[in-house]
Order: sequence, then structure tokens, then C-alpha cells
Amino acid sequence: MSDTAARSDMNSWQAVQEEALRRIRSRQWRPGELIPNEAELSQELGCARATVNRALRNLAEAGFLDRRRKAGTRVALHPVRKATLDISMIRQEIEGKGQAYSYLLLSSGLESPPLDVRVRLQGPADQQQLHITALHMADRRPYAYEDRWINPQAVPEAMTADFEAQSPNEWLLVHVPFEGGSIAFSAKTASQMEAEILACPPGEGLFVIDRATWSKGQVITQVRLIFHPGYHMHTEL
Amino acid sequence: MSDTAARSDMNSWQAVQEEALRRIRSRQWRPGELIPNEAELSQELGCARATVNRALRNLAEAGFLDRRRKAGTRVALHPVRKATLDISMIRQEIEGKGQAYSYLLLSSGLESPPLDVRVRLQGPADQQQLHITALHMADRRPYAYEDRWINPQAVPEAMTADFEAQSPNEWLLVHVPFEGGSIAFSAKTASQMEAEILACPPGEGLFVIDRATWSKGQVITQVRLIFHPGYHMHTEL
DNA sequence: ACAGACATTATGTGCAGACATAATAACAAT
DNA sequence: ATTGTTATTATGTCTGCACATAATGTCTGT
Repeated sequence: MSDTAARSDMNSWQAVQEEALRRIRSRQWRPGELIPNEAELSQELGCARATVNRALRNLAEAGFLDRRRKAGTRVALHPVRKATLDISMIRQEIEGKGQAYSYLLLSSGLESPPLDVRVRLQGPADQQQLHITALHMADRRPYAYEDRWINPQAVPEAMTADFEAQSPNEWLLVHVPFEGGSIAFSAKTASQMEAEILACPPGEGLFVIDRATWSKGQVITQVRLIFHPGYHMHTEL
Repeated sequence: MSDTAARSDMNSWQAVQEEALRRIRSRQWRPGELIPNEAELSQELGCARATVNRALRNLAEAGFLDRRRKAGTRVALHPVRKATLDISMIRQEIEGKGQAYSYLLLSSGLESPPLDVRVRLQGPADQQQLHITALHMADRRPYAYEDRWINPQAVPEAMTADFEAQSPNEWLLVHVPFEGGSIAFSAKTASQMEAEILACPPGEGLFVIDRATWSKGQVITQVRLIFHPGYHMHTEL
């Protein structure tokens, strides 16, 4: 009885993926090792090459395999796990927890941005930017402090928008399509002002998200969200 | 000249995806709205249905579309962006920045875990767990403090492993295949001890990752990584 | 009116075959 | 040795077809 003979044909890409994963985990296919090519596998497993392709492509996306044309497919040497985070609007995040969302505009106006913001917004040196600060609340308790800069060249309509009624977060999502962006997660120590706004002791460690989004080569907006103490972001993998 | 006639056939799934994205962004397809089915689209765009399927499936994965059998495909009402983070081994993370990685085992031994750890490890109440603390360094400067609990029932080999030479992070990755896990990101205020280990002032805000991994229904390990001040995790979207 | 059987429909997936593309290896010419 | 050309190979993708599956609507008998 050959080990490689198809016991029972696996003719679904999920089954093929499971089998491949099994071989990786059992070290039948070792890290760095070249695995049989799609044609061979499809024959061995009794299915079409497209089915094998779908399975292996999926595993490559998940970081288990490295695939290169002609070079073939090999088991990833350093399995880089990919965690996917859902970045939703703050309102949804709060309402999803069954809490009441509310929002308070703290300030809004044209200002000359500080150096670090100017660098990222890529605007002309003397260009003023729309600066907005606001507080998001869950069940009337401070949830996250939003500090946002909007590029008026990219979004002139933002100058006349009413950010009392709708947070810039939501307004931008609805009115300005965007192509890409970058996100960074970090921690910071609460300053005196931040502590007051978030109703926590100064010096507290706070979770921070910095995000920039662009479209058509222009930076649209840049925002820093500082969350209340105890906040944590969670995901499965 | 009809608007729906194929100007130039798009016979690659990327092109179809671009066209679909364009229609979503231009609000030709509005949020919540049902879009034409695959058969119609394939005819309109002059390609096979499988090609349209690939494109739309991809967009659904990215969160732009909601698809349900029979119900059809509609534009996502609340565009939930999905950011994917690469979770690699700390050593690679550091070496990837061109810095020298080093590692110091601080403590190792069987202990009765505190309540919160016991709950997550799901072990018997009186079961002792392998407790390891260690420090990861970049260019000889503290980078992250690792506080790990390992379930000896799930990984008996870990009891005799040499964690002086290899960090538990890497040892586990190589020796124990895992099926799933959960990750949480948060911030904390540096305690006296943490400040000493990470060589920073106490009270500093520090970035924290909590991770638990399981396999075959058993929790394998649970780890908390506390990073040096200034650390941030970055990704594109 | 209502429950259960049935038909309809859109997505999900499988197949075989074909060509495209990128990376490599082998070979030739300088 | 080095460069340029060519053949080879494995993955990437498209096509046209088929059937599976799940959700919805419709029809029917009581």
C-alpha cells in the first residue's frame, strides 16, 4: 500500500488545503522544502489542477507557503502569521458592544500644522489645514479622543461641513472615497490635557492609533485616536 | 452608444475588480444597493463568469461587498476596512530593521499561575504551569519583555527544552504546530519592575500584546509582550 | 390561514484544456 | 569569464461548461 496513493479523492479545495496543512504540521513537508508541483499534486489527490491551485494560493496568502513562478512552492521558512483587524467606525464599534454612542466636537478651525503633521500631509509649507479635535463617548463616558487634520486642497467641501452633527470620521467615509492609507498602533503616556479629556489620571498609559489616508496621490486626512485606559483591540487568528 | 456596452473587454479579474471599485467609489453602485449578478456582469464586461466571481469574491473579502447566495451581491453598508498585521517572530522583526538581536532568559520554572492566566489556560485548578520571563533586545537595548505561561499537558517536551539558547517564542513555533489563537493589543502603565527591565521611567505608557494559541482543543501557551517606549506597529491598507 | 413541498435563482465550486508570464537553466557567442 | 539568446518549467489566469448549495418565493393541500 503506497502512502501517496489517494485513499479517497479530495475534490474540494478546502480538503486539499487541509491535507496540505496536515503535511506541513506533521513535517512531512519541512520548512524551506520544495513541495510537489500543482500537476503532481492534482494527480495524487485526484482533482483538477485549478483546485490544488486555489488551495495552495490560499495557504500562501495566509503565510504558510512561499510561491514563485518556475521556482515552485516551498513551505515558509519563518511562518509569518497574518492577523486581520477590522477597522470600523468608532460609532459602530461602540454600538456593537451594546453601548450608547455620543460625540462631542471640541474644536475646529484653520491652523498651521506642526512640523510632523506637515511632513505627512505633504502640503505646501505655509498651507493652513483644517484642525479638528473631538471626543467619542460610550454610555456618556470618554472613549476616544480624536485629533484630526484635513487637507483643504484635497477636500474643499470639508470646510463647510457641519462636524457638530456628524463626526469627521463618518463624514469623510461617506463623502470622500479613498484609495489607501497607513495605520500605526502604539502607546503613549497621558499628558495633562489628555488626562482631563479622557477623565483619567495623568501619566496613564493610553492606546493610540495613528492613521493617514490618501486618494489620487493626495493625502486627505491624518488622525490620531487616543483611547481611554483599559481599551484593547482584539482579533482571532 | 449604450453606456453598458463593453468599451474594451476586461478579461482579467484585476481589471474587473478595478471597474467594480470605480463604480462603488463613484456611487454608481450605492451603499446597500444590489449590483448586477455575475452572469450579467460577465456579459457586460465581456469575460467569463468565473473571472467576475474572482473579482467580486476578492472585494467581498476586503470588505467592500456583501455576498449571499440567492440574495445577490450588495455594496457594503458600513465599509469595514480590514488591516492585516504581520505577526512575525521578534527576532526577525528586529533583524528586519537591521539591528542586532539578542535575548536574555530572566526566569523559568513551574508555578501556580494567577487566576487570570488559569482561566485562559483552561487547565485544572491545581495544575502548575511552566512560567518563563525573558527580555528581547535590539542592539543591546531592551526591546520587549516576554511573560509566558506554557501548558505542560499540551507540550510536555517544553519541560526539558533549553530556553537559554532559544527563546520560547521560536522554540514553540518550530516544535508545536498550532491551529488558532487570539491576539489583543493594548497599552499599560509601566510598573516599577517593568520600568527597570525595560530601562525606562516608571509610569511610562507601554505597548502590550497578549496572545494565546491553541491546538487540538488544548491551550498551548499564553504570552504577554511588553514593548519599550516608542514602539509602534505599522501597516498599510 | 398555514405548513410543507417544490421550483427558482444567485453564488460557490469543480473540471479540462489552453495560453500567459516570470524565473530559471542551458547554451551559444563574444 | 561574461553576456545574450533560447528553451523549459511552474505558477497564474481565462474560458466554457457543469453541478452543488443555500436562500427565497410560490404553489398546494388541508
